[in-house]
Amino acid sequence: MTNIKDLAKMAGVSVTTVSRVLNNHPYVSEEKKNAVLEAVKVSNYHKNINAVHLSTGKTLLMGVVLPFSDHPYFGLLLKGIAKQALEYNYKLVLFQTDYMESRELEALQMLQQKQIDSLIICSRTCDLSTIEEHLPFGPIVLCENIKGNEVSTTFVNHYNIFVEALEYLYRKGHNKIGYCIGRRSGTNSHEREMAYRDFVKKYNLLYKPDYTLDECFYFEDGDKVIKQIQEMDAPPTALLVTSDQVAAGIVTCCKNRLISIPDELAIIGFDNQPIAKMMNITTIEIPLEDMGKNLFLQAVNGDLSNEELPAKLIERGTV
Amino acid sequence: MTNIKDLAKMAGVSVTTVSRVLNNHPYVSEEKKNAVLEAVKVSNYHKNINAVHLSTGKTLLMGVVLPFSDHPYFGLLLKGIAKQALEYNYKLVLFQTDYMESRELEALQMLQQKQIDSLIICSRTCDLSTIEEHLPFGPIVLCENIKGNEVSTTFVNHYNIFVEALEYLYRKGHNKIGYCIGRRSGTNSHEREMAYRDFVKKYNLLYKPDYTLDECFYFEDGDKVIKQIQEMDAPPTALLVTSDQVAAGIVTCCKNRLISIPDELAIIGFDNQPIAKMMNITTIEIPLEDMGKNLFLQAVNGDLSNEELPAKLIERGTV
DNA sequence: ATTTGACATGGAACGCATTTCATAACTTAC
DNA sequence: GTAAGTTATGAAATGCGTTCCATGTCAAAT
Repeated sequence: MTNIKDLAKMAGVSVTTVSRVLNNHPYVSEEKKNAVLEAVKVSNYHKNINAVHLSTGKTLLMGVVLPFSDHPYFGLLLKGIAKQALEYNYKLVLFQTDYMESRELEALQMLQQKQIDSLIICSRTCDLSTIEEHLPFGPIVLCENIKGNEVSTTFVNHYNIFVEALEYLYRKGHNKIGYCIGRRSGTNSHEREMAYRDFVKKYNLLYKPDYTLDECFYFEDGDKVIKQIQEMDAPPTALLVTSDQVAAGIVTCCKNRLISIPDELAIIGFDNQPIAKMMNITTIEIPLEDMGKNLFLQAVNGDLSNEELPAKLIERGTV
Repeated sequence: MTNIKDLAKMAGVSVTTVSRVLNNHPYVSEEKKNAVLEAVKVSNYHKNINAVHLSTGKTLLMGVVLPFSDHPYFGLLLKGIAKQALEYNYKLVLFQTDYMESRELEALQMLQQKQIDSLIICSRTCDLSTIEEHLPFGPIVLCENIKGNEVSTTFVNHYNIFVEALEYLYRKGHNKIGYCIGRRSGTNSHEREMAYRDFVKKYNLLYKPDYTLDECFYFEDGDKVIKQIQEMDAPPTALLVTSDQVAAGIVTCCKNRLISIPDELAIIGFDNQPIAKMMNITTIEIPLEDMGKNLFLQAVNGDLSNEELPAKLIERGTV
């Protein structure tokens, strides 16, 4: 393999000059520049990027930690990140964790070892303190409502949104409202639980633990949800479903079972994904792509900020 | 930042010995080993992985080229790849191309520059010759039916599967059969077109160009398909839909419009994704995860092979 | 005529871990 | 008792590009 030294020899210049040509630095005569470019061509030279990385201490790689890459929520987030990455000439290294802490640690370790310049954590299992420990090694940004002065974050206010959605359902006459989430742990789920409890207290409703349905991630989990609520003595008349995918699954399942929506069961989805529009599902729009973009920008720039993006209710036919 | 030289000084040994300890090489006395480990601990040392990369010429990074990361087809493929990657301690660098050749070239260039050890191309736009040009720089594997002696491939035989599905529909009484694909170019689409043309010829049917519906990728494209076939003079009575997502969208759309399935329109999906099971859609099972695994193995090992995996028809309620 | 700044070029240090080679002590084998 | 192998250790070379610093030329400014 040709290296920069060989090029220098071939072109009859110093390695410094070669480097200058290769990186478009000024102060190189046309003559020598051409000689170098000619040498590059005839030798089919390509930089050993690892040497560049070692030398510069940067890799133009950004890590992205997410539990599932085949989920539309993260798919959209990733899309936003990827768009910005393209513009900044960054590449993404994906860490699909399945919510396993060990995988998250791998990502943090790569940051420590300088294999990635910065890290976006879309959803985490590990402690916040673990993340903070790794901050000296490079920017880490999170996608959750934390306003510390340590880590950068981009998020929507799930507490407020949840309250808004619950109030909306209440105004529509519902007082038995359930909600579906992914996993129980995680900042978002806690926010939602708080919102739900506060809502229940405010209107003096009965708090029913089984109105909280967890492990709802995919379209096909809709089936499970319907089964579960049908087994209840007093099933909810409305569901807040924190993913349009699952909401779509629920709606489909209801159609199959001839459960009338919204009369027998009202549904509010989350994200405003294409499927929600197509199936005319009332949903909370979450600007996932924008969030992705913002996360990326925070990560490249490395400046500390906590940014809240707006979400809004989109009224359609399932409430 | 501490480096290996500092460690050596701290532990009172040579850098070689430090390296040996760090990489679990034999021939180091317990005593010195402990001294080194102690030094690692007190200095919170972490390898500069870029130096390792430069030195070893390997990065334990594998590139994965795919058009969309938010599509279940590629999601499942990626899942299989990721599983194996984990086992082999490889990380994945994702190249989401949106079918843009320039993005594919970026991936090839990273291979050339040694930033990735090998490359899996799940779907491509660029010429085969372009890929072959880059083979000297590292293993490249493809996910399409090519049996050259240059590039490794893992694939299903889309020609055979398509014929099988068409024959199945024919036996069920259909002779006006349409099919939905993603893009028109690409090896898979060509295979399918060949199969379709051969089928039409075999049974002396009329070849109708508008029975081929392209640009069908997502659930929401189902709407478009139904609109298109309803505008035809003699709409097909059966559709082969090369993605369960789209098939699910079509089925949903038909339910909304009270088009009876399979009586008025029969549907065969592809992939056998969870959504197909849930919606009881007849489909062709494609072992996407296994394909992903296989692709990874071919890429790490770098040995040349062309492997066909089996697909099979799963009879459900949409035919 | 002299100082100053722009332009051009190269030597050498730097980033850091791996690995080959050389050396030496100590066993085991015949 | 000597050859052969095992264990232990370190110096130095290797992988390769970037960049600081020094040096030199030439034109413009004073």
